[in-house]
Amino acid sequence: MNDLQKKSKKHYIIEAAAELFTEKGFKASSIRELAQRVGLEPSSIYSHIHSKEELLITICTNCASRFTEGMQSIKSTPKSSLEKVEMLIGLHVETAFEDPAAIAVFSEEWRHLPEPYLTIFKDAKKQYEQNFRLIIKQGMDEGTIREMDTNIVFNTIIHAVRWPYFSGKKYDRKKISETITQILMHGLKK
Amino acid sequence: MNDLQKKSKKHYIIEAAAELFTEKGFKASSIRELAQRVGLEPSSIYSHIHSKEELLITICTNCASRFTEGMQSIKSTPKSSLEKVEMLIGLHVETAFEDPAAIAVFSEEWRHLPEPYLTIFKDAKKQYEQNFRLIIKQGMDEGTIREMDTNIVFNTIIHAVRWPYFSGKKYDRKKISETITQILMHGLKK
DNA sequence: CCTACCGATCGGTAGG
DNA sequence: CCTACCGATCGGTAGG
Repeated sequence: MNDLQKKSKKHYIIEAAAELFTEKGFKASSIRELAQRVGLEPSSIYSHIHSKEELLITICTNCASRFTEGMQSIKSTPKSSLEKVEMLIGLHVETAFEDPAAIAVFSEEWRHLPEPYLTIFKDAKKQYEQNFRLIIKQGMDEGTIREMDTNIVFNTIIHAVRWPYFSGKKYDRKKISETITQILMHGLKK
Repeated sequence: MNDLQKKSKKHYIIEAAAELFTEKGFKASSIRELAQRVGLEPSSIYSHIHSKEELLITICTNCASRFTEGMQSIKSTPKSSLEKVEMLIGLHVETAFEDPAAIAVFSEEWRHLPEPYLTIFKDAKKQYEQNFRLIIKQGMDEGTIREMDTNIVFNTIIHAVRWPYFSGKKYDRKKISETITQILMHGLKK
């Protein structure tokens, strides 16, 4: 097997792991079951990965990058803060549709990351949240968002947007995105 | 030790379990650590409970009752559907404040319930969701809630409301409740 | 990539 | 409520 095949097989294992972790949670997922799903003996998995935790690290790190990059891009966009909030809502919903299983694991299993990845993850999360809250605050200062506690607003948005990765149906992606945006933007606007 | 003391000790163990499960997740929580937290040897826990799973069953069942009862009460209230939705939002936020750890476990660890409790739980959940969606639909029919996909609206609300059990700070309970309600109700109203 | 295997940890029990 | 212990399962390794 050449490097390309090896890489794609690893990728395949990571995808299967994301699905397994989504279904059962990280701790309740065994390498034995993962092996069975990808058609290998349990020990053979270790020809492709170093540890079960590496799978979680890979999944969480990849997803974190997407959000960090998305935030950077939105931050530097020449738009109003209100529009930026709308773009952030879109970022979460669209990303959830692109890779539902990975985003589910990233959202719900990150606390099982081993150190030092857990600390790095938490720092990135904190950074992201601060950026998000700042944009919300700016919207209030610009007079387009009603005056409310920034942290409460942030938490409400971030959770309202944390579910489309369950509902896999492709056909109503657009409708889901539009409706969530509609509810939240109407809820925030002055 | 008399029955009353035994009951309260069991209650104490359940509370400690709710906190442990909230922190680490059900699968990653060990009876050994729970025992340490309540000041017992691991095996002594079993003088008070039958199994680790029993703890999860108790926590989830208790919380489920609160929501089922809350729903029944709100359903039969002589108010508009819009007001009922507002009451449901309140039910979730207030309940989260009353018993944050239990509600966190109920919300995030129920999938680890053993059968037949898992099936019972899922059925109750389905029932609750149908009632919730019906009230939303009635609000649209009454012309007070904008026409949107009922299921998407439901999911957005239910997730927007699924976080106050983290933020333990008692002093801004009222503000959290009011702000979430404000955002969502503004988001739904025609 | 497989066979064979290991040490650690787990939930739980026996017996007092 | 404790001491002592057990079988099951886990992540992972050795060696080919």
